[in-house]
Amino acid sequence: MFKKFKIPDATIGRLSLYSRYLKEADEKGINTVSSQHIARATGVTPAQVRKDLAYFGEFGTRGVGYNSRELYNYIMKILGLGRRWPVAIVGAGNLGKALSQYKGFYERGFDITCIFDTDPNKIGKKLAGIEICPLDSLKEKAKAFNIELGIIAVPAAAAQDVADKLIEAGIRGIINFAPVNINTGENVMLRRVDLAAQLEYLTYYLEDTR
Amino acid sequence: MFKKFKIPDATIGRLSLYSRYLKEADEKGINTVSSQHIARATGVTPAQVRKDLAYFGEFGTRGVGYNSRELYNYIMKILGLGRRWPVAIVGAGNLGKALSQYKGFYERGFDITCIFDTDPNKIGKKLAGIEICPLDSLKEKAKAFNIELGIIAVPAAAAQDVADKLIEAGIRGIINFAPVNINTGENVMLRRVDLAAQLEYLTYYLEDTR
DNA sequence: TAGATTGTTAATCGATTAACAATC
DNA sequence: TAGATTGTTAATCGATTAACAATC
Repeated sequence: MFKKFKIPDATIGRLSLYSRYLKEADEKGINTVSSQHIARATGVTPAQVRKDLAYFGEFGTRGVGYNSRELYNYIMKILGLGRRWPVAIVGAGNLGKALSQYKGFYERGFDITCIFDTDPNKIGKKLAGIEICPLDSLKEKAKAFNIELGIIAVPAAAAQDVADKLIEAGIRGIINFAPVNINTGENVMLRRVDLAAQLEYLTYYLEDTR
Repeated sequence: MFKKFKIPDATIGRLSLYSRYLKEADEKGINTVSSQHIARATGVTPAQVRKDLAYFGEFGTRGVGYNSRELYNYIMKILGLGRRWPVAIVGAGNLGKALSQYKGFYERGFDITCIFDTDPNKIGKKLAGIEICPLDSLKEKAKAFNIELGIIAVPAAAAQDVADKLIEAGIRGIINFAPVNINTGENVMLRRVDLAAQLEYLTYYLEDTR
């Protein structure tokens, strides 16, 4: 599984940023851009841009550059964004609520389709127009809506259990917002996002450097 | 500025995770842990754990291991978390709202002290008990509350402008949630967090690998 | 002392950058 | 053709891992 040849993790993140710039350029009527244009707009080197693209093919014209719209479409396809993806969020607390309402997901092709929780006080209520469902119904809903992506937005102590249930329900990609390492098997893609740790990168450097 | 010697970026993120495990271990009454324990709990190799710690000093006892509470305290100090940090959020939309209520920040020593927006309909209202203030009052409030950290939670188009205002107000560390590259000077630490891109790491791998 | 685990060095691995031939 | 920019290779840089001496 995951047979795509090995490319640097960071390349994916940069492709995402390139694509956003290309969309903007296209909308502004800029048809052709060079690796240098992309690089300046996204804060990387031109060599990096070309190298990132080279993993996937030849998209430009020597001496000329890249067609903005075409390259945008290529990158979206590479990222798997040639279609929309239904997503399940587990945890209807502050973070789950926030993520379910976040427009940035929708804009990139992600539809928050289901929200799950175990708290009887929350079940049945709605978030961003989506009903909060009992965690027990996860498998059933995942099948019904063809959900392959899950977001874990529960406390650290519950994260592994939720992950197990997501996998059991057939989810193949998980983002874990709980500040704890969780285990998924070989066949499930996992990423951890630690919001507090992001601030800690800053405080590490700011501590006594005044 | 930022004179601390160069360590891998990823080391900081791992230290954060180690510290959470150590806190838990200490609370469970586990006084001594080895690099192998830490490694297993956090999903890295024991060599990685020891190397990460070695950047900052010698915290263990050969043949024995590390004292959980002591190492926890050391790491918190290293990360700059020996004190609490006031934080400003700019943007009172869904994401800003979410982040202002997110308990994970408080638990790691961050206090969301001010929220700013330009929308007159939002100004004056409260989020998580904190009044939404006009962006114009940023400098004044930052001074009053000694705020050095800022979170950008506005649309991409407004992000650079907000960054400029944060810097002008004396903020020294910025997290940018807008999906766009922004420029800060030499003296400001910057990190970008792209929530949608996190899902794109998954879709890249899941695309047609069924 | 024997067993265990750290701290550190050297080897390996992987990602970024510089340089340049290919080619529009 | 001259100028520009890509795609790609080789060189550099940096991070991870393996191995082991130090030492409890």
